[in-house]
Amino acid sequence: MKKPNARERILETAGRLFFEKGYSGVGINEIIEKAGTAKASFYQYYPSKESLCEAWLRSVHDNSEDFRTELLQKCCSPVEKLACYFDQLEKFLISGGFRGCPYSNTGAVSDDYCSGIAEQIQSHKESIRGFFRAISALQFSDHERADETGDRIFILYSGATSEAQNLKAIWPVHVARKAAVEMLKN
Amino acid sequence: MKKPNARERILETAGRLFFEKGYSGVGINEIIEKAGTAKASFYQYYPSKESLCEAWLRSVHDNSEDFRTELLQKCCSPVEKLACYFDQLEKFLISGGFRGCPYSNTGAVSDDYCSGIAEQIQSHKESIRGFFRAISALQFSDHERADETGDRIFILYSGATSEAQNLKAIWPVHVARKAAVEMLKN
Amino acid sequence: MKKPNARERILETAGRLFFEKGYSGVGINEIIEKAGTAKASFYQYYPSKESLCEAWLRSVHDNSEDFRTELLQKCCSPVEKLACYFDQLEKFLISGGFRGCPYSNTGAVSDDYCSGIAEQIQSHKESIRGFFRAISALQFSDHERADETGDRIFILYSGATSEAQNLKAIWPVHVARKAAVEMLKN
Amino acid sequence: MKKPNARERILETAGRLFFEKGYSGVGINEIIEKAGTAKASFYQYYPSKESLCEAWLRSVHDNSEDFRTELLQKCCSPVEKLACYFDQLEKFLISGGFRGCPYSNTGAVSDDYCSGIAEQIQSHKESIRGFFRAISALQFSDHERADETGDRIFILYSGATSEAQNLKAIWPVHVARKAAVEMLKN
DNA sequence: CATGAATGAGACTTCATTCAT
DNA sequence: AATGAATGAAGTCTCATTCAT
Repeated sequence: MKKPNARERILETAGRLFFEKGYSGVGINEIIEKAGTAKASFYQYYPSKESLCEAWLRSVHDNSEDFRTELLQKCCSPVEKLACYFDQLEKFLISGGFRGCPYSNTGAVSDDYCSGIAEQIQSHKESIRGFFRAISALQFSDHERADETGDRIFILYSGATSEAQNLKAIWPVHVARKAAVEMLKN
Repeated sequence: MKKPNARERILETAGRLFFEKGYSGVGINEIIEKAGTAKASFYQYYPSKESLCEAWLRSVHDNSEDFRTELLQKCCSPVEKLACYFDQLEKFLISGGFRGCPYSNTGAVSDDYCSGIAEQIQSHKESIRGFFRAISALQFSDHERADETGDRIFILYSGATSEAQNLKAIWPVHVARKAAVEMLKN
Repeated sequence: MKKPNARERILETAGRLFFEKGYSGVGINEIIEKAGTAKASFYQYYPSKESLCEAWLRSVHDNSEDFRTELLQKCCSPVEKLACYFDQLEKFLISGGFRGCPYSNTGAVSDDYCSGIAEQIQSHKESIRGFFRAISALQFSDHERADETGDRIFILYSGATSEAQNLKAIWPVHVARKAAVEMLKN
Repeated sequence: MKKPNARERILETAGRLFFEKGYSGVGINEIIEKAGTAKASFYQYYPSKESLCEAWLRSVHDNSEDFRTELLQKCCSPVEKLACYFDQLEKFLISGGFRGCPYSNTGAVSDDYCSGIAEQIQSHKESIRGFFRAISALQFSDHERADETGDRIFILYSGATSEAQNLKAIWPVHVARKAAVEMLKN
């Protein structure tokens, strides 16, 4: 019984499982079973579980970045951009069962400082930080202030995501959204 | 080779390891080996790995709460209390190698909604949230405003902890601290 | 279903299998199945397959050395000792299906220079060499000659064992025996 | 990147690897990777790993036999022929890192009595044995004595090769050479 | 002639847990 | 109260081989 596109099916399945149960909570066996692949097919495409995780994080990052790039280019005010982002975050958290940030969750488990995973986490987070700074820069001409505000919003965003996960509640996002918008409006 | 307080030694050892490597990254074997206990002794005190984790989280919570209670009773201004808390957070993160919040990290791995672990995470987080609300209440007579500000600071605190872990950097704590203090000062 | 003496059963079973099929031809699964043990029981006693192999080689060496020690102390002439050793070798090879020397066979597969296996192979072989030198020393007062003759007999012994295995025939042992005895007699 | 003679490249690569790491220590994947071939190309030329091993042993045998045939025809005394052979053995073992005899090593792993590999091992060994008998026959007119001496030298040769491998030392070859020459000289 | 994709079986190892003493 | 021995299930990864193109 041969099935094509094993690679893609593996990545999709693993992505879903990693997100739902965390990197350490998912085994290769479960992945290949649910993807309908043979074990050796898995290792043909991904030399290790870790490398699969990296591929997953990369794809998550790409989607995330596309969304943010689009949002920045969208014809609307900085405040609207910010609000839109938090609204999207709310939708994401609710639809995903309050599982939080894939990057933070993965980092909580695989803390090998030198691994490609750790690198990806950092660069993704810096990318989000840059996004908030960019929005801020649209609002404030003072560079320092723009950066400071962007960083603050970044922290709010992160805390909201984390605590929505911990408390299985959406209010942290609402609180963060309101505070962030106020910061941007002055 | 005297071995007093096997129970305590297990808890201490497990706590250290859970914190350093995450709940899922530590095995029973490693715990009992480093604690110098027999396996059966372990299961005499803790019926399962999960229950040991709960005991650890409980002890972490108790220490944390003691510190916060003391801080609230301390003879100083609300702003000083807040600053002191963030300073303590900074010390903790740096000395612990930026391993973040034990509760959030554990929650990222064990997402069983019904388990005692999930309950503890939630109640711990609510306890911290209450602490920030309490500080806020010392500053603002308007209850709603006090709660709103407390919640915002709570989100900042959480985001700072999380991103310090992800980025292996202390700046998120500095940013959060400054923002929190401003919020409290108005 | 608990069974006692797992450790011993594992060693015996593995010894038999390693001897029959070679180190690389035997898997943990086969060993534990034929030993009637659980896999985890195996790893409780032997941290790795390699360590089990070392334990096996050690036991083989101990038996071998006991036999040689006895033989040296036995009240008979050097030539008789030598003949007796080759007769024993013949019996061993025939009863074992011409599987040759456990040490040489293992060395043909695991040639990690630094491993404990390699060390054991060398020390075992040196021990045999010492045995032949000791027999020689009983015959020749000239030390140099005794050593040289011992070494030659050692080489004959090794070649006989190896070629009996390769050719599935006993004549190499007969040839070696005759040559060795002549060397010793002068 | 031209890739001529895939078949030959596979054979060369496999030969090198089989020799260095033993038959069981080399996988198809490693072979085709280092040979720069596709997996299916491999199975086009060699229906199985075992058949590749046979091809390798055959080529080794051919080289070996060519050398011995030449040596027999060379214009020099039997003793010189013999010495030359042992000198060649010494060079081979040293340059090859004391990996011993490809045939004996393979036989230590694949003990399927009916396989083509076992047949090749036996015929190769008989061929070497015949070579030493032939040298002996040049020296001794008595057929029986010639055969007996040839067989003894064969055993010495085998033991020297084996123990040089086990002990990672060249002295067994020197000892065997000296003994063999003496035997031939009488 | 050559190949990339897929595979079932099995490799070695560790998991959290329970048993009899 | 404490322990060493045993366990089933699952972990990640590799094996030699075959298929469709």
